[in-house]
Amino acid sequence: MDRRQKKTRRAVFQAFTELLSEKPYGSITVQDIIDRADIGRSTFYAHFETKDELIHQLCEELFGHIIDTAMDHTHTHGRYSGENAPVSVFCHLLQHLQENDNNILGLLSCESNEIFLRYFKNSLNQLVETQLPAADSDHTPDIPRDFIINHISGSFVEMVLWWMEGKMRQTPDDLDRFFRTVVGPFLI
Amino acid sequence: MDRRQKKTRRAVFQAFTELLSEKPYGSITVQDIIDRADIGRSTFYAHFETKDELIHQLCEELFGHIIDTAMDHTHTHGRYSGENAPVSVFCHLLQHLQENDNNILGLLSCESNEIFLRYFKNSLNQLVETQLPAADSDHTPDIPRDFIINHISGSFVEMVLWWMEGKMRQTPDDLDRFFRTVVGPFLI
DNA sequence: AATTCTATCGAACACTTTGTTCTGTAATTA
DNA sequence: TAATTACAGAACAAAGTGTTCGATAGAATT
Repeated sequence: MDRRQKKTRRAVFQAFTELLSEKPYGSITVQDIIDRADIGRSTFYAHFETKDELIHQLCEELFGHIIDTAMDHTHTHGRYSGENAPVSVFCHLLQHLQENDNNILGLLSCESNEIFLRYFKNSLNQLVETQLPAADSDHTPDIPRDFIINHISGSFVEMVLWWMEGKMRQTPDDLDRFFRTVVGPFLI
Repeated sequence: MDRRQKKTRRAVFQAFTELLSEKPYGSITVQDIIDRADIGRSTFYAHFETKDELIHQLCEELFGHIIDTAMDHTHTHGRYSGENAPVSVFCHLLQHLQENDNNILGLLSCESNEIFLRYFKNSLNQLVETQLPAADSDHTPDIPRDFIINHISGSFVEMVLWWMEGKMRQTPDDLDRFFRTVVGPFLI
């Protein structure tokens, strides 16, 4: 990929995430973005068909990366396995979010976070899928597997949102304990 | 309130909900709304400062009503009380959603549902608050009460979304059973 | 080094949307 | 009946959209 393309792409992503922390998605215009990124109008449209595609590509980059990281952790440390797990993949994920490499939490907490949340949750579904025992356990008689997956990843997302709204006063370890308490029975 | 005002207001809400089922919130223009509602441009702005205020007022009406209904049910039938509850307030709420008085489910499932979801969840928080035992139970040692409330209402919302995405193949009774299984321990 | 691609710039463009302001008209209220 | 209030419809400036074009600079190829 051409250096110039990368540079433009980085500038747009940077400008866009900055703007997202300042005002809601709906009121961010292409004009705002190209002003902030300091690129030409035609250049923007050469890269992105529309504003929606921009946020789409941004999500792919951000969440693709964090889920890859979590998957790696699973392969290294094995599946979530109750109390004696060294560091659960969920705790690891929380730590990663807290370190805030790409300001992901900032994006989740911005006004128009629904797009990010959807990506986040879809990514988590993949992760949870790998964490769940193959067959339905005794804990979930007659309950569809995908309901459980949805419940677990949904609970994780809700927890993260709750965490952020409360100024992130808890440690990832605290949250991991909370999370084990409410959904643990379905993971083990 | 003037008849004419009510009529205009109804027409706008109707047009707006119709449009929401056809395309995402972001691409609905004031022009679309006034064309569909067949009102003058100045009339719209006499009622609503902006499009955001319109959706705000619509949410107030819709979710205010369903939560009032659920609260009534609680006062009549008592709190959620495990297996021997006649019809849990959550089951009752699901039935109400299914009957679809004001096409609430249609709004939740539309592309730009995040605004409705937020209202829905906030309303549920109030409801869950009344359902939860006053003190933390043995099931939730050292876990903040508002975490539990958030977890429960979040799980309910996620369940409803899962229900809709799967074409609502389950009955409210099924869902109520699923719901009891995953969050029941914290409600009883 | 010279040449060919290719990304960007910047300006211009027709078009849509926005929110405001105006006048005349019809419905409601006193 | 008279005064008030809500609406329709038109016009308006301002801002945003998405496209096109020729010029310029950087990258790649020979």
